[in-house]
Amino acid sequence: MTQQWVLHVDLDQFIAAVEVLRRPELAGLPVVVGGRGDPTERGVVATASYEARAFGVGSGMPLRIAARKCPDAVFLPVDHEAYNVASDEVMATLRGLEWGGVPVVVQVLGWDEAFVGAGEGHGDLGDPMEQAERIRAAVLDATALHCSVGVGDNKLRAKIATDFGKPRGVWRLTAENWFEVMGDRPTTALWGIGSKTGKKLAALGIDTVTQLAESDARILAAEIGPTMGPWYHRLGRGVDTSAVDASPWVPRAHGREETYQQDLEDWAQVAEEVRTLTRRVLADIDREGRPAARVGLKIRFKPFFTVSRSLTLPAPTNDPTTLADAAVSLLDRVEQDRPVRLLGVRLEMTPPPEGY
DNA sequence: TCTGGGGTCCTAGGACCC
DNA sequence: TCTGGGGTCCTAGGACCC
Repeated sequence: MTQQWVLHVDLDQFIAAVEVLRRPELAGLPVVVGGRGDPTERGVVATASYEARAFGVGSGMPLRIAARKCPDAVFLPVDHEAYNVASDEVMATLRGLEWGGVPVVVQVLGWDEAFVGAGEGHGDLGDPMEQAERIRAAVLDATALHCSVGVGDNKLRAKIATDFGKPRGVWRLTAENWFEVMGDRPTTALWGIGSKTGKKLAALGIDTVTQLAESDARILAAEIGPTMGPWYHRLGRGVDTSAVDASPWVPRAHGREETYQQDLEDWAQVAEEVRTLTRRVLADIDREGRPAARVGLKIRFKPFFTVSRSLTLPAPTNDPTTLADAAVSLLDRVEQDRPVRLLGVRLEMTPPPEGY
């Protein structure tokens, strides 16, 4: 059987790069994109250019902290539409590629990421590192955007490999060099293990990828769960049997969240904001053409504390009044004794019809 | 002057039914 | 004196990712 290869393509500092493309005078400057582009407001960094990262600015950081670390940075608002357009160009470029003489299979992961696999009935694939370089050249040629490519013998290894290739590079991670590269790294270096699970594993005496791989899967299942335990054990060994799947993504839910510049103290106003957010989510739901089956509410209080409430509707609907009333009714299940800092409304949609 | 906004998936526990 | 057992649905919350 021929070796199966998976490539993972990840655009370098995608959002910042798109902004620099349309404002060439920003090239080489520290650029921070986030919120409404005003670093005195509540909001966080979506992407920082490499020049800004050198000052310690990173994704997820509050804009105010970023401004403190890099006062001379250029702060820009998030422009979803521009990133959608650029992303579509990148993905179209990838879909137009061939590998082994047949069109590739592309699985989009987000604005700036995709897996690329060999198509059905492919011939001789040749060197995957050369294919990775062809991808980098094709994306740069079509969009003027740089990317990095991970080469792996499965999706998990390809995905992890990409970070080692950044920026503007290619890296290969397979069963052969898995433990050499990953073995001594912390479990949180794995895709799917964050800080909480890392701590849970550490409490079981598992700190490194090798230790996770050599752990007892039955103990993990008993301690962490029948699904997640064995899955983490597979992560430790770099095992992933899932296929690159090009089928179109069908959203399960849509939501809107808003962080208020001033905390909301008046609960009549909170109810009004819930109605406004519900209307905004409905615009997305209507585009999907499927009714909502569940309604959820997320509230972040000040100080930092989050509650969520949800309900299943008696019958799926996309009637604006019914959905807004349902969302507001969830407020009755919340203790209304503190100021609200963030509100979120989420509508879960009915499953797509068979054969979608 | 802390901590976005869009999602996905999993789990635990209670209600309810047969 | 002893309170089954299996299954599904619902809700709240946790964890993770980009």
